[in-house]
Amino acid sequence: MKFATLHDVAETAGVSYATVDRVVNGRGGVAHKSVVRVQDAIEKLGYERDETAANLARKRVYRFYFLLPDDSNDFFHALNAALESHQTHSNLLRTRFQTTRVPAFSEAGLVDALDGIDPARTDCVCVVAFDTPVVIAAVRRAKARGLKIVTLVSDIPTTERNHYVGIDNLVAGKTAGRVMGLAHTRRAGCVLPIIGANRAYDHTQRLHGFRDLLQTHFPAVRLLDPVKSHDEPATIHSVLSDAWATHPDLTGVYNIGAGNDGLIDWVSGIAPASRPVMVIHELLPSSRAALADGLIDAVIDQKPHEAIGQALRIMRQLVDALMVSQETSLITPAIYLCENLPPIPAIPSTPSHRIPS
Amino acid sequence: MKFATLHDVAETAGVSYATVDRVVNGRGGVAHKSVVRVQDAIEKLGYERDETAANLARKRVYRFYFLLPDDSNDFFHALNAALESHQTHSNLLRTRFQTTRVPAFSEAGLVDALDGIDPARTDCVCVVAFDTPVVIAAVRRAKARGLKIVTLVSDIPTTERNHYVGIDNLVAGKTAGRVMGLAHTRRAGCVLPIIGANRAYDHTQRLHGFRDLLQTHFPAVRLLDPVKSHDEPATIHSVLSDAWATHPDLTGVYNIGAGNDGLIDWVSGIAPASRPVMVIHELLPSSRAALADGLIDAVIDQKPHEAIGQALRIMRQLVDALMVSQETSLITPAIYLCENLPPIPAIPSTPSHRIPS
DNA sequence: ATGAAAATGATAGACGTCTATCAAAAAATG
DNA sequence: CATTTTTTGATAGACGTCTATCATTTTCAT
Repeated sequence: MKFATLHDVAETAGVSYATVDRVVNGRGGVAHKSVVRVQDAIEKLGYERDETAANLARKRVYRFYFLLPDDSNDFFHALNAALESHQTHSNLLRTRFQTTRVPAFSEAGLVDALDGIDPARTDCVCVVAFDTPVVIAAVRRAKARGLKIVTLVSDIPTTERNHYVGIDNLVAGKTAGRVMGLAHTRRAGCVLPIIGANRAYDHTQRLHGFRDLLQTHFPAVRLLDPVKSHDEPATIHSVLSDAWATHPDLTGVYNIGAGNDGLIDWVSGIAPASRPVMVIHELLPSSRAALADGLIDAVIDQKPHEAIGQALRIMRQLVDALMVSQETSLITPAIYLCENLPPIPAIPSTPSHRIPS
Repeated sequence: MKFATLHDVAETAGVSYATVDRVVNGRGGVAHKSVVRVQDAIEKLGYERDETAANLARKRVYRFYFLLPDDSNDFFHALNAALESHQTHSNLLRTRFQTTRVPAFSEAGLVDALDGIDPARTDCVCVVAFDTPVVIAAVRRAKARGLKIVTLVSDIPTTERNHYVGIDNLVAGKTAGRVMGLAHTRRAGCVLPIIGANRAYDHTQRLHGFRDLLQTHFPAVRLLDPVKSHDEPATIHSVLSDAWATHPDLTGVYNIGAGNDGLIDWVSGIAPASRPVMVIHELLPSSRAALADGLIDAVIDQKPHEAIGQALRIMRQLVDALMVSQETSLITPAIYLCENLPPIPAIPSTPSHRIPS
């Protein structure tokens, strides 16, 4: 009924604890036959190292650095909230966090912050990078200083980071396309994609996926040229008004980027019976409410909370120098309709140490 | 740069370690002022108990008992596989598993197994129960013996168990209805629900949700009377053939229960251009393949892997006698279309203890 | 066989917490 | 004030592992 310990292993292997230790921790200088005997004993007893005791003895501390965009938009806010939720909720043992929030999309801010990370006080960095030469160079410098790099949500070339956690935007676009297509089962239609800006690589990826899917599987759906919104609610609103005026047969709208408040605002002024099918990204308070109110049909979500959880797992593995299986941990985008909304996470007021009365 | 320990707390509180211990472990017999000083010190230092060291010292072992249906159908197989995946993959520290597989839907087997669980060697039981008086009575007996009970996937009345982990089948049905409805945007249709058997409470729940949603939001869709399949592929196949013959205008099929192989088999013989929209439950090898092949449109999944993970979390909390926030951990059903399939979990051959060369 | 090198054993102190015991001090009681 | 009661302090041994040191034994080449 007890678990085998290293002492048990030593005993059944007929060697000393010291030898067992040398074997399991790869310290070398052990005769082959001893190695075999130890391994056999481990096998026989079904021994499993108690990682917590090991970490305790090792005094291992995970020093994580999160470099996130500030709360300037709802999605980044959700990302920050997800991190905080993990920090307070999950058992992050022996883990030190340092978090810096840089202005969203500020190249200079990101680069400065990256350059300021001291490898003597940090093991692993999780960063929402974006794919520009300047940022990539800064990441490379950080990696050269010995820091492990995990990119989150937005990726940079494979060689420059250790791991990527996030969705594949081509897949996300295809998923949106499939949902839109489903809503056009056996009927023709006319669909408008709205894109944030051309320069945003992830947006073009999504657009490609969306287009590709509809053209392949739903040829009866006519795709309008994508219009740019600069992720501005006001722009989106006017873009939609224009499109609605010029295309009275509009049956679908896909907003690839942010600025959904403008979209929601516009929909709420349209007769529900004739409004186009609305597909957008990111489950956030306003989009959630719109979904519940029937103003929107589907939300494609990149599950920020899960992403942070994955990132933490990967970061621990990187610090432990365990082989990390794949180079990317792709998050599968979730499809939310109004019926399968996840519960709103409760705000916990629980201190992590319980003090009984 | 270090974490505060209880010794640090003692020092800054100006009391002995023993007093701190008495406070944080609620041993009583401490003057009020001392309690306050300790709490202040904890606050000031941001002390957090190192749970792993505590568990080490406490020799705490979680003894979990899983009572699952055997692999007689694909879903139960997935459930068993999910458990095994968690056992090998996640860090289940100081956790002892005992797993018994009973023939699916065997009341007697389930009751016998429940009655055979020894509270002296088990802390918490996770069981796929079903809602019949005999089973409920057995669960009650187990609970009376001091065992904590977590029901999985299928629930029984609230008072009889400590916690339920799984989906809300009404929500699942509504989700399916919403997907079906989306595929009937602005067009009429005729939809056939297939139910396993009337006695299965979860199936009737799903049916209600499905019906309710379509009737409320998609009145143009005509709902046929549900037909029974007894979860038999062959029956489903013939049921579909019949329906297709009598209702040439059939535009949708919703299979509430199991037996999807028969359904897939049938669809593959129908012209893709005119086949009804197919919505089914559970992402399993065959349904996944069918989704990828375009034979099926949507799968509503109850995420067995996540459910097991949740169950483990809850079970640990129950044993720790921590307050468990809610009495149920509802899993939100996932919607899978062919584009957003999650990666197939890799089969790991990794031993949990690494032995460096 | 001799000395050097390689392999092994024995052991002790840490890591942060729990549990238990005994003695000492402080407070409350009459 | 003496006596009980309550509250504190000091400390030691565990939990399973890591790390380090030193002494001993075995093996190997010469």
